[in-house]
Amino acid sequence: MSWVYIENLKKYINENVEIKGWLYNKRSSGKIHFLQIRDGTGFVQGVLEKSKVDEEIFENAKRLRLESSIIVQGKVREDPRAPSGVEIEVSNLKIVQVPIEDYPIGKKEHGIDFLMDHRHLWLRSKKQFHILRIRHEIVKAIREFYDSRGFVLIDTPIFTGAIGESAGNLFQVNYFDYGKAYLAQTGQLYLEAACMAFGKVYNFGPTFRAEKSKTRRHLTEFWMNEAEVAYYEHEDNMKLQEDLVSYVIQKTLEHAENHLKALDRDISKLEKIEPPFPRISYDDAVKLLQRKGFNIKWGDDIGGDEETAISQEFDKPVIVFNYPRHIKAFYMQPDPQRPEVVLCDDMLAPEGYGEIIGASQRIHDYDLLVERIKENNLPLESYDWYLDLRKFGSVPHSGFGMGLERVVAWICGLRHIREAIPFARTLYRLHP
RNA sequence: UCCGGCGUAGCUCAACCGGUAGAGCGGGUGGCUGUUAACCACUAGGUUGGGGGUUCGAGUCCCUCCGCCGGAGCCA
Repeated sequence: MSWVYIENLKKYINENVEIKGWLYNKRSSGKIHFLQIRDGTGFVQGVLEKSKVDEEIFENAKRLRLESSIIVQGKVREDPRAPSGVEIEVSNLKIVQVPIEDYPIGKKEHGIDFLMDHRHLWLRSKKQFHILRIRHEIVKAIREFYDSRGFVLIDTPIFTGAIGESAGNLFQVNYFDYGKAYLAQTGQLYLEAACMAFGKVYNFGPTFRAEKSKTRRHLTEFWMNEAEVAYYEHEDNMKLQEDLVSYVIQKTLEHAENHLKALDRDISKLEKIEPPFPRISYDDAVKLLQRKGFNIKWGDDIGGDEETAISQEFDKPVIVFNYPRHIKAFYMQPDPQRPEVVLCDDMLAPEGYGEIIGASQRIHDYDLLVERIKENNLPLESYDWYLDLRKFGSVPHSGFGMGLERVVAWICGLRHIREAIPFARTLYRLHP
């Protein structure tokens, strides 16, 4: 009898198969047991009838507790009463292990603190199954997008010296006798180096921010995809972002629609996501917010509530571009027509999910970059190799970073980003 | 770091103006051949987060500490 995964059961109608999995719930009456089985690929009900199996097997099923690991054998049967359309007529049941304690996660609702404390077990539940499968498809789509366009994957380091946008929110670690190292909060500067070697490059990996943020949009460790392209200017950059996000949505719909439906996600809202995306300048965004009653003036940064208000005007992600120079990072290229603004953009996801991409064209002129570093009171010597890039064949180039968990939360329709990553690291949570 | 909220059975929550602690789920026992968070009956289960105070009396009011949640700032 062959071992079959639940996701493939429909190919084995009326055949005898073996399923290796776990019991996630059980309902029974005196002469029939309904075993709810999962195996990591899906969920199926096994029906065990007293009149059709050995007495011993039926009695063994009574001993099963939630999350018992079991191997069942039986015939695959189409049944309109089953949510997935098939169930297993169990003929044999092997118990691998009966849990030695009661399974802590019950069928009724739990509080978030309890669930996060049991994240290692919570992963087994249905909602998490669907979310993390969707995350997997999103990651695949991101990689496919770049690979199909001739980008080269350049993995940027996680241990770095003190280089990045600002030092205040870096995690420090001891690095042998060299002193302190810092966990990367961006790989951008390294990608800028790499794009001068490979033209089109991207990275994808964990990023660390020691910001004491306590919101539904923040993690201290999150996955970020960054891209950097030599000879790309602001407009090319925005186009690339639209194409990426649209591709990811379309591929996720293609490969994970069943999981999205299982989460009750409104698919129609995702189906609309295709280029071009609405674009609004920072200037117009401020005017829009003023009309909506926000107390904001030109030069102020756009906060979380304001972002939500802007994104509510559109049913696609909206690109807000050309922010004032003084509220953005030192390396951003000034607008040649208006030096008080820089050639940058943020992409805000719809439905209040906030910023998913931060992007800019980078300064390629050596003297201008030195001036900006000094202006921001940053140590010139830390940027020695970064400045080198402007000495040798410097060209205009642009790039961006996309936060994976925010994209996952948006696509899945999650209220909080912590469920968009297998083991979330937040301000007060390092365990499990 | 700041502002707000919460902490009662293993879990999710009740408990009026301060008056002697209650339900569902889960556990145990029994019943039930189509259940979909199955159902029905019985049953066990509590130092009300820790410490201090007010009071004849505190889950309830006050102080303090701890833990977590939400938001702000900052960002993806």
